[in-house]
Amino acid sequence: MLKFKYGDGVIKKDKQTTRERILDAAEELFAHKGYEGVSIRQIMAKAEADVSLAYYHFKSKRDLFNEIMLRRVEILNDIRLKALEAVEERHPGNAPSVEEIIDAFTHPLLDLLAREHEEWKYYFQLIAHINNSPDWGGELMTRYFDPLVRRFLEALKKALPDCDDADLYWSYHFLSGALTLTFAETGRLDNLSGGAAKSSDMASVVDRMPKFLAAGFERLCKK
Amino acid sequence: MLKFKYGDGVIKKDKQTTRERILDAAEELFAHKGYEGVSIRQIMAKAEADVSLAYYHFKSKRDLFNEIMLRRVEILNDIRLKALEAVEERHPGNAPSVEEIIDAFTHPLLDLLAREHEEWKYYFQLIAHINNSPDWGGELMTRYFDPLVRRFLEALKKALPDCDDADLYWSYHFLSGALTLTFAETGRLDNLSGGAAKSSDMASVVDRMPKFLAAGFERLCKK
DNA sequence: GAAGAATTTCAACGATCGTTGAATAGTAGT
DNA sequence: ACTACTATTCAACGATCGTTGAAATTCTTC
Repeated sequence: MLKFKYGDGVIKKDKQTTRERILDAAEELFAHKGYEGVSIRQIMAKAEADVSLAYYHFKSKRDLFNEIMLRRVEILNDIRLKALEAVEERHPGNAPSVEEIIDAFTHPLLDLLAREHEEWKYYFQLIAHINNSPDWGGELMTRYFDPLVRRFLEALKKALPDCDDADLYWSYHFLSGALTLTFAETGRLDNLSGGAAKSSDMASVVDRMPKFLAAGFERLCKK
Repeated sequence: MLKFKYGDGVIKKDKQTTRERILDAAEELFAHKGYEGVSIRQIMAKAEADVSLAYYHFKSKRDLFNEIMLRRVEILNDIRLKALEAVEERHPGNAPSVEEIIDAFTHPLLDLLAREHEEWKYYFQLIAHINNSPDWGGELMTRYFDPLVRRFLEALKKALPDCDDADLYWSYHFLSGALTLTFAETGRLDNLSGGAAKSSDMASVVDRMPKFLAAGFERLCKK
């Protein structure tokens, strides 16, 4: 029998620490099959390490998952907050345009995904997965991302001072859905468009998304 | 030991067929925990039926899942197609507005979800789940929904004759993400808005969504 | 009410699950 | 060489997994 019969691919042992190999392997597998769809044994086979090492480096399967989420979330919050502050400093006194604010919200993510695709692809797919799960999506997304989202909503409120709260929050909801489906990279768009648009072509969506969404915000908030 | 220790709720045996009770129980559980997160034993406990009956009425777990998808998809395709045809007949000769077309795409779903919430809630959550899954989302969504989507894209192409294909397909992609997150009813919007907007309030989103999305289509397709 | 088909019950299979404890190997400072 | 700590290996636990075959029951039709 094969020593590692579970994974198709394998995380190279090269320079990485065992802990990192486990995180990488688990991140990729969770992104593809979901939390319950992947076993510790599959993860450790892909990471080329013994099963019990998962429980040595992390306390449990659930803790391993949380650690995957935590590993990258601060980087994302940092670059997005800095992008927003840069936009605001560019317009001292008055509010930036809606499109500029949304661009600060989406551009850092899509750009990161474009430039370091292999590194971030699975993490974004995981977020997309969670964002659309009614159950444990709630707590996770709230804790990790809501503070930043509130910061952006304040900026948008200044740019759209006459906007009803309900209109604003629903607009953000639409934004959130569009953004997460985009970096889920499901390939459905490729199939549907017959090649006219590619899910993985972040460079081609990075400008389109804020343009599209800003128009929505502005029309919905128009008195 | 309890006879049915798995499910929290239970599908009443009343008037329904065993087959229907299994489908209902499985639909709800799959929507909450995902395909791999639910066992046949949990499903049959909730349906108050013996485990082996799942394999009598359906060949396998996978087949049960496919049957859940098939059970309601024709109804959805029917009402959406009829809504589009009604809009087109209202504008003989020339094309309907972008907002009217999008409304025909989204309104039937949101209205159905509003009026028969308990009946459709879990099915829509399941679709949201699948739409954001890179793996087996692809084939399923393509087979069941793409023909109708292509029909809508043709209508939109007529309403936006100067639109680049790439712009049109990306716009639809944003629409798809916004729509599926909306009927996922994750509750995240409620939490974020502090009550100003409610995920489950379909009546309040049914007009906002086409308005928001039509603005996006039009600005992105503007020459 | 007998015959035949459809449905339900019961018991079990091999495989895999998350998790653990104890033994072994590797590394650093003294 | 000895110690202390970290990292890894090996073997196993009880529970649950998807699935099945055969017997028992209920339903339908004459």
